[in-house]
Parts: sequence; structure tokens; C-alpha cells
Amino acid sequence: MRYLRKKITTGKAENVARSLLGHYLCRKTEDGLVKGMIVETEAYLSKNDQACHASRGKTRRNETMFGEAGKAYIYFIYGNYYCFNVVTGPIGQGEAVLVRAVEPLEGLDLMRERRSYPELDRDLTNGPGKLCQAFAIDRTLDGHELWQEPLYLKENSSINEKTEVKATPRIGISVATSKKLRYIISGSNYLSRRESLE
DNA sequence: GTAGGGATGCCCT
DNA sequence: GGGCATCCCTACA
Repeated sequence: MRYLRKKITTGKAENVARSLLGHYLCRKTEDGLVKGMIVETEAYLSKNDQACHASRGKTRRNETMFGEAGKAYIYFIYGNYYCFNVVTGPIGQGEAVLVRAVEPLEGLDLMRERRSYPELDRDLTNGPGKLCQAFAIDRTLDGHELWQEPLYLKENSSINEKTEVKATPRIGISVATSKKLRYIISGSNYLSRRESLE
């Protein structure tokens, strides 16, 4: 298994959001390795997208979003949580993909410990704040290049074309809610919201 | 099972 | 000082 080619994180955010589904997110710390498969993403566009942090220009908080594709944009939200994004646009563009949920594959004991032992394994990583807790992701990793340790994307070569992807409205935003920029692997049990509710 | 609201702290206006 | 790409707990059905 190799690191994900940088190419896949470069381009229009909609396309990258779709392409990242099924690939792996890995995180190494001295406590061990944690790995999951990406099952839910959201695209945040630079233009005509009021919900995107970059839509109001560059600030200290969002400046990595305007940086190089393939870097991590991580921000702090609601006093308690972090959200993890993959920057996708050329320098100066301000586009990114929010990773909203992964299917836990390795290091489940470590995730359980970090998440205070939820009853169900899907509650380890079925939300942007939850997966950042399970993966020990915080602002010290903001700007990190995602093709190297300790936080990196890996290729899943067994993704087949039958994997059914659906586009739905994004979650948790109050503007631009009509755009279908949330992408999910249909049928996954590890989504942040039940598919039947879509 | 679903709905509603409080906690929390950093960044931006 | 307001708002926020969330989570969790409580109440009620």
C-alpha cells in the first residue's frame, strides 16, 4: 500500500471530495497507528459558496486553506472540537474538502480510549469532531503535508467502480444549503447521519 | 428513536 | 461580543 498520489488531492473540490472516498486516512503517534477508510466528505468551494471559510478572504484562521493542495487545514470549532480538511486548490484559491466520517479499521482500542469508550464502534469516527478526537488531530497539524507521517493518506487499490457514491446537501451549515456537495459511500454503516434520512 | 438546547473557546468584526 | 463546517445529554414518545 502506498501513499496517495498528490494528484488526487489536486483539482476542483467536488472532484477531490468524490475521489477521496474509499481511500485511507492514517495517523501515527507514540501510542500507535490509527487507520480508517474515508466514507463521507464535503466540498467547500472558493467562489459563490457562502458556507466556505475562504469566501470572506484570507485570515489567520483560514490561511492554510489558501495554501498548497494536499495539505491539512484544521480549525477549532464550538469551543471543543476540531475539523479536518484536505486543501485541494492551487495556491491562493481557497478550496478544501472536509472529511466528515471514516470507517475505523486499525487501532480501535486507541480510538476507544480517546473517545471515552462509546457503546458502538461507529460512534468512534462518524462525525468531523469525533474523528479528530479518535485520530488525535488538532491545530498543531494545521498545514501538515498529507503525503508523509505522522498524518497521511494511503491508497486503497481495491476500490472498484461499483462503489456507489451519493451526493447530498451539506450538514451543519446555515447558508448555501441547497448545494449537493456532501459525498457518501452509499450503504456504509459509518456515516455521520443515517442514509435513510437523506 | 427523535428533538431540543447547553457547553465550550477561539477567531473575527 | 457574536458566531461557529459539533457533540452529548436530557426529555418525551
